[in-house]
Amino acid sequence: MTGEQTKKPGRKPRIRDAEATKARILDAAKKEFAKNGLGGARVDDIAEKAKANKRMIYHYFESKEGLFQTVLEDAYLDIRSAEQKLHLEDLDPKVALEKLVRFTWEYYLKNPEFLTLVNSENLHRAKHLKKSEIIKVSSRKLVNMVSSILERGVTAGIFRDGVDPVQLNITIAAVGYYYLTNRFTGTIIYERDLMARDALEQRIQFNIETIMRLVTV
Amino acid sequence: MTGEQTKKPGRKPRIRDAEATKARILDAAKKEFAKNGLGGARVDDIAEKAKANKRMIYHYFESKEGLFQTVLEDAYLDIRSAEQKLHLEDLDPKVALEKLVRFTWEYYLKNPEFLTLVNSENLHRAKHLKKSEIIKVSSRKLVNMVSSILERGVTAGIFRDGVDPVQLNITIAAVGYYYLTNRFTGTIIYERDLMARDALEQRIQFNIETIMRLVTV
DNA sequence: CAATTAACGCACTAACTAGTTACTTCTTTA
DNA sequence: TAAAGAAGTAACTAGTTAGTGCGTTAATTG
Repeated sequence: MTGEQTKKPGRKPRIRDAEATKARILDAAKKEFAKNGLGGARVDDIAEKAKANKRMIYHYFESKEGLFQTVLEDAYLDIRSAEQKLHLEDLDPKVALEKLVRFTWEYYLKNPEFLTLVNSENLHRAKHLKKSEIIKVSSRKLVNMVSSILERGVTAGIFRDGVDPVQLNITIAAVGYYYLTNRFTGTIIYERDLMARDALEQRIQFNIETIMRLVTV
Repeated sequence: MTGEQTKKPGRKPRIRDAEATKARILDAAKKEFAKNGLGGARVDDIAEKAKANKRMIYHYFESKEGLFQTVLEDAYLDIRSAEQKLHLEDLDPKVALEKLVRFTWEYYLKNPEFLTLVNSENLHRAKHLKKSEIIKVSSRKLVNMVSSILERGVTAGIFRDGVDPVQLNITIAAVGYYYLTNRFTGTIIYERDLMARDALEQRIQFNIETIMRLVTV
């Protein structure tokens, strides 16, 4: 009987595509890690969702943690690259700052996995991000961008002097991040549907107000 | 041989104390859940750290999730009770608000488990907190407190009108919470030790400035 | 087209994990 | 002080889980 049925019948001849498989795994992993955290995520589930064999995960990413690290790096690179595409350096300082606040909010809103991935990484004391050099480089660009907006605003006489760009950056992230990452407990604590259409609209307006008042003379 | 050695020798006669055992379990669980999240926490580890038998956990708390729920409730009740003890209603509105901002910051700083527990609960879409009625009641008091500070400030002509107390509350939490819960990734992203003594001092000052500018006329 | 390489898949394992069974030991109270 | 009840323990189970060994099949290249 050996060698008789080389091609098992009734199974489609698989098309081989390493890049596509890798991409499917990464996509499934992102969702699974975001939903359950690093510890709660199941490698078998990721493989199934990716329509890939579990063996492939270990082939491409070495380990569950290796996979997590790649997912996390990709997530950071994505937001950093989207920020760069805003071209804030070409805009009026006030307009640029408001645009950044709005962008940050909308990015978190559209990519809630980013929030949970970052939370998960902090639970693990950033051990995966520590290894990544490219993340530092791209983050530096963001701080420089905010720094330059602030400087131009000061020169134009509309922003006050002495605002630390890093603190400002952190605060821009904070006012959106906290609201959205804690939307489930928040909805209970504040007895208000934080994700309702008008609640979201009210929040982004409030955040813009917060940041503008912070930097204005 | 039966009944011959009723008391096994060489073992201390255990002192029985249900409340103390329960408390030790809760304390160990809080640390374990905070460190590893609900999914990553190990019931065996909690039992060991609590110097209790695992069976006791199931005796007192029914399940791992039951234990988590109690830990979480206790954590919320603790911060809400500490807030009430500030007696902000007796203070000048500006002083009261600054005191609340400072308190919130210091509470997070001294109780980092609170942050991870809340993060973990949000990963699970607040399914445990949902069941708790007492949390809603105590949260309402906090919102009312901030609400009353705002009102008194408006009457005194020092705060502007129309600031939503819930949004303000969220923002007070946000500016501290985000910084501290993301201190590990933050230290990498911003290439600065966010937990250094002067960095912490700088941050709380920045946060006070942010909140004050937000409410001031 | 043969040989090599790379993608893919099956079935397994060793360690772990939440929860339980069946018991012993201490404390309280009628 | 006997009996009941509550606190505490050890050993176990049934199901998971990350990770692998090894064989198969498709694509590539000399």
